[in-house]
Amino acid sequence: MMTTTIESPTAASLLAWYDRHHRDLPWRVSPAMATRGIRPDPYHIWLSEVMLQQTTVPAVKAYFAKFLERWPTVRDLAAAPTDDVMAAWAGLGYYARARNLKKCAEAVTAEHGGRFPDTEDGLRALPGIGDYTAAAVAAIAFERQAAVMDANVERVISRLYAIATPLPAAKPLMKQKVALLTPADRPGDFAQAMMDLGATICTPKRPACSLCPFNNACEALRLHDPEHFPVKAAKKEKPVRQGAAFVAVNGDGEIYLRRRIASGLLGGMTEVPTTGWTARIDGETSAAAAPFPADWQPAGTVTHVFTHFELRLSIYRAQVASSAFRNDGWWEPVTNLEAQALPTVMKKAIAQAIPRAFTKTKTFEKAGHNS
DNA sequence: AAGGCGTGGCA
DNA sequence: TTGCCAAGCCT
Repeated sequence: MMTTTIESPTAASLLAWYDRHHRDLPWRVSPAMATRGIRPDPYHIWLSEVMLQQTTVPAVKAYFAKFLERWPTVRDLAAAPTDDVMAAWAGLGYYARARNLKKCAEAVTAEHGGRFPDTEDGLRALPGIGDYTAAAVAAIAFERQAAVMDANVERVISRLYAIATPLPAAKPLMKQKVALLTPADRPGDFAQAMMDLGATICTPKRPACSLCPFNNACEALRLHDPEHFPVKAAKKEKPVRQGAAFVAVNGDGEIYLRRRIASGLLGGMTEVPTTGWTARIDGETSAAAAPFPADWQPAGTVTHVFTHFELRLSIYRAQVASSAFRNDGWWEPVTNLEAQALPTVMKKAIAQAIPRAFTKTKTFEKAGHNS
């Protein structure tokens, strides 16, 4: 009878793969450089890790470069106005990260003399640093033998051991497996290797198992069904909410903007006046809900998908006298919108009402119908 | 402890 | 087209 042997996965086999196939990323020190004693800058590692939370590498690269150019050290970031940090973060999403980034930089500067703690526990105590980021920074920046587990690692581990328990219930077991596999030597490279493997080989769909350094040790592959793992709990349906957004332009070419409250959705970011966003189909989407009286004209709709709901915004536009109104916001030159902390949904709304508003950045193609 | 919290790319 | 997914954290 034919037998299939499963070997034990080893850190050595993964590290050998990583030495040949690692990704070159701006915040990274390559294995070859590390051999020559070059160490990564903890500030760079931390900044990249926070940006990479639930965010893809291509999306992060430009922001990482921009932040480093503007704030070369953690002290510089700590001294920056929060509004500047929020504006620089605009478009990257999950804006609580930017608020915590600033708080963390302040804490590192004020309480740690401008140096990041070099232990997992010390890092974990800082704002915006959870289990994953604490382990990642400890391992990558400080060569601590920390078990690093993100969604990539979860996928690799769940396949390696064919773990049938759904996420997130399976996390503790997976973390145990990662800890057992993590070596004392090169724990940072091991962590990055696991994530690179998940990103380039052990992908969600159509994994390239023939190229995988674990293909002689993978239980899911032996079962001929790697895509079956990880098993995840069923997701909920996304509700639809709707509301209206009001784009007012005055005779000086300025647009009326407001600051959102510091917490919650798009907290602390800039917006054009909007109604509340409710699940109701009728109401609150007409010009009657405008923030101030003006000749509000329908300017189409914008659809934007958030993590937990889909938003359909009716856009209204009005041309008003110069600085005709002001109470809770301010008039900003349309030519200066790029410098504002406008989340993508607000850029979409403004672009729908003023098609030329964002000439320097991407266009938002999905303009809604008029009415 | 389950849900709130953005965005863009991809098949 | 539509759903899935991404180096999670906070409350």
